[in-house]
Amino acid sequence: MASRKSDQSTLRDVAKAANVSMMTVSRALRGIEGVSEAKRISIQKTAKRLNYVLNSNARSLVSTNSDIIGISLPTLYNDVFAGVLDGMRHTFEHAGFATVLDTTKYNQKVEQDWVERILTWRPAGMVLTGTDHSPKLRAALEQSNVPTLEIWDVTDSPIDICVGINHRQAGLMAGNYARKLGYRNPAFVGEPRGLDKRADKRLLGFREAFDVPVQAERIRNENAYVAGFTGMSQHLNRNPRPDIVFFLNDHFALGGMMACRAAGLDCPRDVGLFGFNALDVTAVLPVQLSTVKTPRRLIGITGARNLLARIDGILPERTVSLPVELIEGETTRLQ
Amino acid sequence: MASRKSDQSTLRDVAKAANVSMMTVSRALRGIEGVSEAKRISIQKTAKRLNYVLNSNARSLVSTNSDIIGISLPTLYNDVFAGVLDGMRHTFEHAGFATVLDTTKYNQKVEQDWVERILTWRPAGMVLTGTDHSPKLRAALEQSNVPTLEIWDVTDSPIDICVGINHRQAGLMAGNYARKLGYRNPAFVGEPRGLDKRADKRLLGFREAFDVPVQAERIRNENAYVAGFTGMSQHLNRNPRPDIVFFLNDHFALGGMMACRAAGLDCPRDVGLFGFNALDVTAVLPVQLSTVKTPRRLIGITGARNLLARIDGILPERTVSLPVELIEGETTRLQ
DNA sequence: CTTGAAATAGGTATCGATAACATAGCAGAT
DNA sequence: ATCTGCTATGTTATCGATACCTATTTCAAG
Repeated sequence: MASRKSDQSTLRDVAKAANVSMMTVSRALRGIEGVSEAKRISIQKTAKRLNYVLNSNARSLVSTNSDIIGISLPTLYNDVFAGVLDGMRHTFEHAGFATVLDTTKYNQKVEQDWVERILTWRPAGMVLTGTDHSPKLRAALEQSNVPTLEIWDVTDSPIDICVGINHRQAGLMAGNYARKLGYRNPAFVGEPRGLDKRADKRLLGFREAFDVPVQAERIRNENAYVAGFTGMSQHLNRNPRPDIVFFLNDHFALGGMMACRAAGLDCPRDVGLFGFNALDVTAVLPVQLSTVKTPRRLIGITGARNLLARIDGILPERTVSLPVELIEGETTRLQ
Repeated sequence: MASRKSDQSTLRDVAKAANVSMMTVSRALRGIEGVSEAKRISIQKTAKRLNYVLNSNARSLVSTNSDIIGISLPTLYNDVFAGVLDGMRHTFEHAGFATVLDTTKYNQKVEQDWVERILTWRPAGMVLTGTDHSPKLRAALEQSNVPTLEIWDVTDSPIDICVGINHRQAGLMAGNYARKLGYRNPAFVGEPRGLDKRADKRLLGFREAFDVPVQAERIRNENAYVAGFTGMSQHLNRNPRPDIVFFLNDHFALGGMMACRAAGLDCPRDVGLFGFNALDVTAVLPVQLSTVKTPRRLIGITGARNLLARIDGILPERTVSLPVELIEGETTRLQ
């Protein structure tokens, strides 16, 4: 530990070794003009020889901002967010920004604490998932003046800007489709209300499509497949049995599909299933799952671009709502 | 932008407003002793009133280290790493450290660039996945003196410390089990060699168990389920058909299972399947998958603890190899 | 051979917080 | 009454890099 300080060389060390001023070294290494090419090369060599490593803390301190972008997601146990993240990071890294990630487990307090912490690093930007946040968080963020992007969901009054999909509408789309196919006894399987606000909105939309109530089974289980299985099993025990079940997402739907199988029911003959997201696994299922394909990477890329613009002082559209695609699979065909 | 500077208050502002010195404010806010309780409370109020937000850059600069820990994972499209990450973060956050995440997509150059970048932040610690890294990365890390943890795989010569499982042995365990069951025509489905070094090691171990060659299908596909499906289909076209197939992981195995189904083959009657990791989805499959359960969260927690100890100057065991558990499912029962 | 703009280089103050050291005040011991 | 030893607080130097300003040097144009 004691040794660390001594063998970490600084700009000053490089400057001395190269026989120039610190400013010249700084300029040379940053690739800023005002240094002759010969000198720049020689300085770069010296820096490498001394194993010079920039101290970003010092840089950020004096330039009063960093190239860090904080990203907060609810979970990583879901390819959806991996997809969104991929799209964003690709764009951010390309533009020279580093990303700092957090997962909130759908807990507002966790999210708030994390944001407050990141703000001490004076980040260049901030990304949050969804549009429901604690008031304190909103206040802290507005106060800080850090450009903020909300993704996945959309709202008319974002903290700053947002890019996502309209979940209510997506649910409505699924519901309308199901109703038109002739389904009359709809049901839903998801998590307890309030946990995943977006899923709640989808259910809301789904309900709008029907003039009969939509029975909802709400299961709490770390394992989404098991939750789907359990919820579906409950529905199957009911009388009358639902004829179409809308799931929180494809994980749940896959669990539900397996529950049907386990109960000896055929899908879609005995019951229709409808998922959400069009995840990878659906590509190999024996029966193609009806679902809603969400533009995850695109949300990430678009969001990142808009945030970058915002950081550069250009104010992009505050709210961008991207389209989703209905996948008419084989799990929703009334015979 | 210009406004930002003015409305961001500093320690000095708080000190002036509270009529004490900056040091007293610093101590009060950090909860360090040497400040009377009355004064501490009044200072905290003043700080809150002025919306004071600590500048971590300044703190880190003067204390020559940060409370950042960098974590590099290959991908997030795999619950395995989400699990490891969960365990680590839980432990790190608890100890007051913030984590910065990267995904390398199994690319050493990406990993190296990222590490070099993080090092400019003078992180308190570093976590890498696997034990194969570019020589430059190793050099940079050793030079930097930053405590480094390698997870998921183990080696006798870690950069600093490591916590993981022995993949060769896990593969051997699976192979031995299969051979004892009487399987004689083993095969493997995975990615192109070299992409996932741990998977390569597992195959190595699996092969050791047999005195006959193990045919390997290596598929490159973003979608692991599809890759498994494709690879399995290839094997099924071969003559003689393999009687047991070991997959890169459960995602692949699930794809393989579906390929069997699609080909009208029964599992395990016609062919045995063996996965890896015991992921969530296996809990709902109609036929329980034989697989190897890996202690993901435990790796994360143990690794994090050891790294924290290492940061505190205590040198824990350099190499910790955790046990895996063989799951004897229904996909490997010779009739 | 000037002249002056452009290119190149250096000097110094500064970002915001903390470590390290210094001091004031006060209780209890001698 | 003086000293010792706390606790509570203040002072100063410093971390490493960059912004901003100043000082050279270079070289084409007159």
